Amino acid sequence: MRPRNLLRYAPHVDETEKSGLRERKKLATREALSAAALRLAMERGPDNVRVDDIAEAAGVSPRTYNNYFSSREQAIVAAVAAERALRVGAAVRARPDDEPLARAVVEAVVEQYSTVDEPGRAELALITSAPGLRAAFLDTVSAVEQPLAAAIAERAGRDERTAAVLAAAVAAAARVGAERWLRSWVTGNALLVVPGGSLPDLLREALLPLAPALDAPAR
Amino acid sequence: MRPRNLLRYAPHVDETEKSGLRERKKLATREALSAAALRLAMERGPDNVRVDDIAEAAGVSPRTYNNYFSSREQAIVAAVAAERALRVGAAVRARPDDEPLARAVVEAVVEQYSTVDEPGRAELALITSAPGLRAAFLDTVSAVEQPLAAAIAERAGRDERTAAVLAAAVAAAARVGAERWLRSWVTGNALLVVPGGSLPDLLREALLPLAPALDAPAR
DNA sequence: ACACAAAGTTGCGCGTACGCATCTATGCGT
DNA sequence: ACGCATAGATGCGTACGCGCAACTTTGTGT
Repeated sequence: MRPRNLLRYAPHVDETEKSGLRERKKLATREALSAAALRLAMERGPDNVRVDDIAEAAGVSPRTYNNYFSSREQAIVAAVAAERALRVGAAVRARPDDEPLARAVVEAVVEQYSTVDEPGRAELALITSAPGLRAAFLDTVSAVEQPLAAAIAERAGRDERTAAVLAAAVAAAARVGAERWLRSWVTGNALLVVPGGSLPDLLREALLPLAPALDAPAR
Repeated sequence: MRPRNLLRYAPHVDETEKSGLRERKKLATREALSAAALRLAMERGPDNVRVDDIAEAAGVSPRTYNNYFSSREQAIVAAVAAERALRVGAAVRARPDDEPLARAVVEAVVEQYSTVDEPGRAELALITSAPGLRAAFLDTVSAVEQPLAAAIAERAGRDERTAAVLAAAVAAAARVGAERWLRSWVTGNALLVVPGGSLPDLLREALLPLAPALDAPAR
């Protein structure tokens, strides 16, 4: 099945730190690949990029490319989305302990995407214009689920199973927020820049309805 | 991207009713395909079924097969999952108006999956044993999102945007429940039949944490 | 330092996904 | 009943995803 599903990049976010030569090379290869993918997509348009081109630009075999990314879209999006979603767990843990869960989660999620707008407008335009890339970006957002589940479970008062459900709900809501953000892009191509609102604002709005569930007393 | 994503079968559930010859043929072909896919998968095992075999068994060209299903897994799962998920909207509307939203939604969702266990144990075993099929089945569950969003929006006190978020959250939670159910199958292959609980029970449990959000007063 | 185990890379081959151009069946207006 | 507009079916060609089986590089114990 193609949509072949979920993103599973790296087991640990801080792979950079584990300074084995092996790990560093791996990371470098991944970055080279996604960077090449993004650059080529920008130059030629997303549909005129062959997998072989990306591999060649990164100096590896096409087969190796597939060991890192299971689709062209993933490779391209990875350069922009990176492991933002994976850092959410840490962000939640960094919030003050006495803060209500709902607020902690919302802020943690929003935090990850508050710098998305500025750096590369052109790249974003690219992603928003190609349906495949949009889908890939949304999958990226959904990747918050697992780290988030762990972080929520750590906070007192909720068993793991409840935490998993809440994390899934949050991920889904965040996806909806991101969807709306993307939608606002496509329609207003040249006229309105950000008709629907900024990504952080839309994320907040989407997460709001879940607050009662997050802050509900543990049973 | 592979997992290529969401299921978009038919725009309307009651296509059966719109008795144009065209529509009926279309539906028939779809069913012939998914039935053939399921049967062949049962006989030979999921990995020994080629797309060409399915197409031949259904009496259409391989290319036509791809006009209906974008992956082998989808075709196989469709026979079991069918449009269960799509009926959720109607199920919600069928609940008494004065019932709290949380209860209405939970019951509507559970209702759709309460007859899954008995009819074809063998088929379910098939689905549970093949990773690709499991993923496809879970995608099926996620298809509740859109019909559910519409149904929730219709109930008083919630704007469309909130409804969309809640529907997404419910779909995600249902997916988690289904995931747990599947997990319980794989581990206990011959010994325990349903170690983790029945699908309806697991769905209820997974949806429970969202109740506060669903029943929260409209803002 | 050395050799062995573990992890990563590469080429190959099969089956799949899907755009495009063409042909056929259906539905609808007259 | 007739013919045109259109949806659907089919074939073809290209690119992709990924399992498998070598081969190469990095990590580790002695």
